Amino acid sequence: MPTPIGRERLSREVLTEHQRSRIMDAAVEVFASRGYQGATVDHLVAASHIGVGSFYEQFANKEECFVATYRRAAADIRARIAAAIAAAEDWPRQLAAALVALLAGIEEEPLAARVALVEVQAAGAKGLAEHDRNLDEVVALLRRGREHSALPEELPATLEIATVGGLAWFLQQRIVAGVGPEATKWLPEVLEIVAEPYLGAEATAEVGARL
Amino acid sequence: MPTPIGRERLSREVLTEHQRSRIMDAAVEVFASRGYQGATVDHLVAASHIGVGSFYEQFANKEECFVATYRRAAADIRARIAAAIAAAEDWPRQLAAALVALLAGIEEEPLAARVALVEVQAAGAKGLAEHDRNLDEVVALLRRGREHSALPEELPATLEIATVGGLAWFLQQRIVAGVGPEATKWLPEVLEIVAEPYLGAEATAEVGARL
Amino acid sequence: MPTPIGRERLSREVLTEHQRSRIMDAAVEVFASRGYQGATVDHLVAASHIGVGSFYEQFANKEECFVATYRRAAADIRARIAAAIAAAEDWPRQLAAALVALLAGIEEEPLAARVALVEVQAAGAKGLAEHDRNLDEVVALLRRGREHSALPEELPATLEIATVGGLAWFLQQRIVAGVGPEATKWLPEVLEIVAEPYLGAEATAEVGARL
Amino acid sequence: MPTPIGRERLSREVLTEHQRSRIMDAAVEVFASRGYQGATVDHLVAASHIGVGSFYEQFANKEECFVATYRRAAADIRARIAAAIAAAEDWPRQLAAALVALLAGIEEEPLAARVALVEVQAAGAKGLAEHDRNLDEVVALLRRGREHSALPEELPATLEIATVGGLAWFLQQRIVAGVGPEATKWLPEVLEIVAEPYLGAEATAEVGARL
DNA sequence: AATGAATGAGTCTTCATTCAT
DNA sequence: GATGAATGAAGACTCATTCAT
Repeated sequence: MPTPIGRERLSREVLTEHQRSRIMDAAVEVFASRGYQGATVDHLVAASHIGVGSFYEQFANKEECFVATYRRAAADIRARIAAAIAAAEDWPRQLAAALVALLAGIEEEPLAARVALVEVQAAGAKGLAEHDRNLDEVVALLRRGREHSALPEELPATLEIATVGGLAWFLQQRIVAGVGPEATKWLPEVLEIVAEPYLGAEATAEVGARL
Repeated sequence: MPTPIGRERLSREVLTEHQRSRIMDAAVEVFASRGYQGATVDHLVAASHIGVGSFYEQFANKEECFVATYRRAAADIRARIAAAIAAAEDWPRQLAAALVALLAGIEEEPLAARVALVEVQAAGAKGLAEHDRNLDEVVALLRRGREHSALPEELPATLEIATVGGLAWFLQQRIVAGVGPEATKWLPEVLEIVAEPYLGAEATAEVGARL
Repeated sequence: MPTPIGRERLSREVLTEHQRSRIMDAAVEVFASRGYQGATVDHLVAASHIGVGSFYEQFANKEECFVATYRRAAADIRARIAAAIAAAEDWPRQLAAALVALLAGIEEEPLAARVALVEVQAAGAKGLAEHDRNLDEVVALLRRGREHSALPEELPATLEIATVGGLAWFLQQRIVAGVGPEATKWLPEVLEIVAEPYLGAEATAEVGARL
Repeated sequence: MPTPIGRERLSREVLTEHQRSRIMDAAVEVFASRGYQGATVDHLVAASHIGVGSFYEQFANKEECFVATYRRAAADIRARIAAAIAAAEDWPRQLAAALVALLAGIEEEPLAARVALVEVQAAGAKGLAEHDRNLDEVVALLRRGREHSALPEELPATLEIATVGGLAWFLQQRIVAGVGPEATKWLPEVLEIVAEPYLGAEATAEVGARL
């Protein structure tokens, strides 16, 4: 029996995690270009430059690989948004910064965006459930802005649900249309969808102009 | 051998159309219960009580069958909504009636609703494109109501996109949760999502109470 | 919907049964030459000159195919023995005739014999259970001969178990050694194993000489 | 670098032998619980708490590991029987003692018994050949008892083959049925199978009673 | 010397589609 | 015109074995 010393074990884990990450890097491309259903484990394996066995070492099957890849893409977007929010002062600016960060993320990582916003729809129950939880998180995030709104009491109770669903649909359509790489240009429309109900047309336009 | 005369040809076409319809009847159940990916041509054939060859006589492949089935389900909902609108006087009532018709349709045909609102997401590019066209139609329909709204100029330009996307997401979640058979109970929330931005909270509540 | 007429349906079933039989014909050779574990579905399919799908149409998997093949081989041997018994007068001659029929069966169908007596040992629980039931049947058959024995009360209670187990082992060894095609030459030894305990050495030798 | 001196080499070999033994300890459990086919090298490696490489250091492959494990289990039984025989006076008592030792061995090491008497059937040609050699040894052992029998000239020439085959089948069935841990209870039946042909019913009963 | 990560050939199985009857 | 038997390409997954560390 070998005596695994601390450093070796650590490096082992790091290597493993690194490989998992490399597979997901490839998976983003494969899932984005072929679609969840069109992608096969062999595609993933070939794109990752690993053996089939190594794939199954990291993921139980294609679905689990997708979910992990989706989760990482979603986490990346979440981190971008969180950073943007942290850097802004008041709620209107936070909202605008978050949306800018979202669109910039789509623009910089259009493939990951496709995985996180489009392919997840076709990727089976587990991915869908995770996605719904994420959108619910956005709903909660948005709802926290009500108190900063001009007329909170006039906002419909389901506003956030409509807003988030609408935003998701809007982004999905654009990404499917293949115009993800120019996502930052969508800012006016996105602001309109998300910010205008809270801030009104005027303030929204003003915020938009500042960016 | 005589060329088929009119009546025979007609009856042939009618029969054919009838069979196509029967297949779609079965397809609704199969796609709704097994999911688009889980459904096989054999499932469809068995549920339709026809031969495999006859299936391929009517549809080029599974996807085309799904699209046709989706299209019919969507047309049914569209017809229900159109009838409801035709029977109502002013726009607020038309809107409310349309939503009631939509929910009633989901309640009466929960399987078709699942096909039209949930499974379509996983059914490949063609179905998705068709679905987007249908939602765009709803966007247009809704937008026509702006002129009847109290404050048209204050509505965000993308309101309808947010509204339709949000409605679709809301319905999808409920149907996936399996509560489609009690869809009419969702009316208050649906009114809130769709009507409140146009009519305001008060008028919306009033309309809801009348139903 | 077609109206299957009697004759067509019959012919369909006959064809299906015929194909099942053809697969088993090939399976006997494949299992006998490669062993149960060494045989793959592809081997079976290739030897049967059918498509993979057709194989799975007839058998759920390799094991079920083996069990069916084993069952048919066992039934063939059983029929041979039954016919031999029916044609003989008294019990000693019935026993001798049965053993001759058994050995002749092995000689004529050495591959089937290998399946039924050797490969079944390695073919998983289902085949083994079926095999044990068959051997128990032989035990019962043999036990019925006690009343015709000269000294029934002196026979050990477990004689038949020892006899059948011993016979099975003897045959297995010979078949593995590849000398199945000259199985009828084993008659003296087999008579000794099976008949002598019942008839004694003298009568057994006499019966053997008559054959 | 000095050539390994005697003591080191010895200790090396001892260590190696010890490890081989540890692997076989684990292999008995793995093969018994999962069956020869169901057991994988990984199962063996995990149960042995060694690395895959070390396994292949000791055994060329799974089959060789099984054969070695089988051989050790068989040797253990052989040793038990030899010891029992050595301690008994005359042949009848030796026979009885040997059978008691056999059953006690099954009871004490039911897993090893399963490997040696059941799994070996499914473990490929090599194991089967080894097994047959062992059974032949038992045949020879038993045959040596003829001279001590009351009526050696009346015993069928193939008696031992029938006896050993029958005993093997009997034990196999019981072990498969999972009642190995109460093996000593089978003594009356086993005596009947093995001893009665030599000693007759009366003397067998007497020997059995003495135990 | 020991480890176990990596490999990829090999297997089973499904299912869309064709075509002879 | 309808049928469904037959096909086989394609995919998921396992596991014995190697070899760099």
